[in-house]
Amino acid sequence: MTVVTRFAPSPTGFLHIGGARTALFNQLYAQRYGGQFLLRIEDTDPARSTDAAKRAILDGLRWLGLEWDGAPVYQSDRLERHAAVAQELLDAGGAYRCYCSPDELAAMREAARRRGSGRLYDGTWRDRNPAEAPEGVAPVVRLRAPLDGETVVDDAVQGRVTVRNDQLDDMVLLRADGTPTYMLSVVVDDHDMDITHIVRGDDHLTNAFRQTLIYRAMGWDIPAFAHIPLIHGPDGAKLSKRHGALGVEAYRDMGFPPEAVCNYLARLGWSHGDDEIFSMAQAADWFDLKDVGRSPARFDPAKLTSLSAHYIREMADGPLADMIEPLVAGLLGAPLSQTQRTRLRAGLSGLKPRAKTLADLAESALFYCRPRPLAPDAKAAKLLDDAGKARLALGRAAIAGLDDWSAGHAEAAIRAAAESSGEKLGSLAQPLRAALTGSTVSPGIFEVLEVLGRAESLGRIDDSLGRTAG
RNA sequence: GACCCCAUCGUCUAGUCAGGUCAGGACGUCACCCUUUCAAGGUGAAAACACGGGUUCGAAUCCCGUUGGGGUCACCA
Repeated sequence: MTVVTRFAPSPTGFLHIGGARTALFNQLYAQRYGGQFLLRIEDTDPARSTDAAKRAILDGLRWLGLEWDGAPVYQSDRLERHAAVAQELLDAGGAYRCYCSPDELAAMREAARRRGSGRLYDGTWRDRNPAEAPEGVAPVVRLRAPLDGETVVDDAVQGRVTVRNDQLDDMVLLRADGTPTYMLSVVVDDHDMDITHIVRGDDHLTNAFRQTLIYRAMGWDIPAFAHIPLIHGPDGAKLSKRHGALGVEAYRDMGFPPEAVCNYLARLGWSHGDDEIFSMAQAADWFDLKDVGRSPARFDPAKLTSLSAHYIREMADGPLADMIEPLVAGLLGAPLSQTQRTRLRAGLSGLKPRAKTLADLAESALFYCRPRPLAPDAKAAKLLDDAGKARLALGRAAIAGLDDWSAGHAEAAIRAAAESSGEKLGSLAQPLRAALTGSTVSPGIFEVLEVLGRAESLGRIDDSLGRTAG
């Protein structure tokens, strides 16, 4: 049997971080078993299902590299099919029409709740003669669910979960306006799409029982279920807006590389021994449902950040430079010149180990691209007092005549100057740093010197010294 | 409230299914080393089997209970 999994989000305006993990697990499982990973957009609620909301889902998935097989299925295209299945059920006696008013239903729920019963609908129209139907009331179609016995879901993650059928009521399949409910649509679509494994959040676990009943009523094969624990916020409750960013695009905008997000998400609730850092290709070789935990995991931005820093360090300079150039240009307010681009690229190796996110990296690279004269920040300005300028002049004298403008030679020259003047290396290096970068924090100052080049370096030093001539 | 699920360092987790090394790793925290700043890197430290009963020579691991946390209870998805 070929494995077919699916991700079936409803459009909410963004790809939820938890949804992204669900999608990832589905894809990983399909890849592991050489199967297919399909995408279905559950857009039957017109209020939510704007084009922008649908696009946000696709964009989020693509950004993470979660490519699906085939064209996405839009549930809204399949309404007639859903209604037809309801009609089949009606014809076969597996479903019936119910004419209860909203008020009656509310009263039933109230009564059920007082009784402590799980069955919210009391079955009023289950066996009632349709001839007694009130005039002018459009009925809903309900499933004729079993009254006794129990329903079992053999879940690949949760294990065997059993519920008494008296906890399940006759759910609505078709609304009064003839549109299908979620419960019906999901089952029909999953069946028609030949889904073999339904991997989704465990907030759907109770739905699995109701859906099982529909599969049975239609005589369809029941797919394997795997209900993965939800991602919780730091306070232990289901991740929601009050916990901060929910959409993956927010993490993209904060500058987290997609590799880091995937790696982090893969490790939330799933593990392969002590492996922490791995590619999704590697994960696809390892992934199995039996290694998914049953307890919910809390979202930890600190760990995501450390993964982000790791992947940035590992990235090759070329692609990285291309990635952050637009960010730097944005901060600068102008496109980069060839010189700026070259410096950016050359400076990356020293910048990379200092960045947590791509946004950090772009910001830290800014000083390489800023035009003279630099405006030093407060701490840097303090380093450039008269005493600092004197030491800066000392440093300038040591390197100005260098034939070979490389980090190694600059370092040798400055060290020698420090020694002969009785200064510590740091007291020469810090004013130099302030002059060259406008900051007290930067990559190794000799490397900065080399990346900036002779003319720019000397120019920046002279700006700080207050000289006009280079 | 009813039904269902869950429980190892602050967090993610290995170990649980087939009971038996000082309960391992990672993130975070702290210390030290490296060092021209800040990072990165290296070394080390503190840090957990929720509780109570069983079963057993032996329990993080199996069973029961308690407590705690979570999810679901629509003509939303």
